[in-house]
Amino acid sequence: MKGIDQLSRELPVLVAGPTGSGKSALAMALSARDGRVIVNADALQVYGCWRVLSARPSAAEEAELPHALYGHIGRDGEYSVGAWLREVAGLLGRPVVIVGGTGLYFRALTEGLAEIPPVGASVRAEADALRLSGRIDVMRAALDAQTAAKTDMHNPARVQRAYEVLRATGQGLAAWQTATAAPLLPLCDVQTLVLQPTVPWLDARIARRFSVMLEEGALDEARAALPYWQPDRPWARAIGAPELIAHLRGEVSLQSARDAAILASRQYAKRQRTWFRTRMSTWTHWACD
RNA sequence: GCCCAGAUAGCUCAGUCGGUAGAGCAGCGGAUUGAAAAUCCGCGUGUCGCUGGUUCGAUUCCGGCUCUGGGCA
Repeated sequence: MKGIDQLSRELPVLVAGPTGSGKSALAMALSARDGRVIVNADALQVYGCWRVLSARPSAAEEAELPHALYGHIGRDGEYSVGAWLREVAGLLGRPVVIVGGTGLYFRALTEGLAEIPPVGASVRAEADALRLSGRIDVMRAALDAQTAAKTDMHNPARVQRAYEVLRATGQGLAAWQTATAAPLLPLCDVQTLVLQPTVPWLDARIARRFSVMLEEGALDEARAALPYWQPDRPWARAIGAPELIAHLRGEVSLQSARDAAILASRQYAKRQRTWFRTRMSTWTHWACD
């Protein structure tokens, strides 16, 4: 693997890259070189039901080198950045290469995450009901001034989170965040890397990759998920999943499901690029195609 | 060959009772401290098919031409 010699042999290595950039091949090379555990930093690859569709390492790859936090969460599992961070904390005794595409996870790891008690099911249900009935203004109005000032009030997801924290803990989200503790892996103690393929190269790769996913059984995974399908569940947000489900229900052709999934992947890659460019500007960036 | 309907942003289309035009999608930029492959915000100059005519002024009205659908022969 090109350039691998420039990467630290001692420090934990963090590899970020957009979907389809080939970051897991790099992680495997580092694992083979230094005996590192490959730790997943991708929000969807934690779910067991989408090995093919989420582009998780194959069973053979997982058997060949030590992998962690891949496919270990079931459909009913509750997962979050916080859950991920706690799992990572338990893995840092060994040499690691942490690889993924979820900017928020890397941010929590290297900059810290506020320790906020979990929001219970009843508060979540109440907030869901408010959001789904279009009464986000009720949640907005309930926020403390400090939190309201730093919350994107147009964004239902943000407003709901802030509302839930206040309701569940009696303390505003902003106050919790102000008390954020030191990060698990500050940037000065790690080797960082962002893979940066050109847009045309990545677009072509994404398109080709989805066809390969179909050949490798993505449709079977969707068929298996069909009886449990709930579009609002985190595992159901896998790009391509709603599209393939719609096809299995006879609503769209496979061709248009495929086109829609590829488009959604490209749009996701673009969002990742924005995060990596603006939030990881001090990381080492590699052009890689 | 004739008749009808189209021809406007990358795509699908709206609109201008004549004063050089705007939506959705795509695209681009941005935000993002527990559902993040989520969620949200911002960005619209394009020979208004070509060519004559009328007019102070035409993408808009009239003629011709070209192309694309559909119909009749």
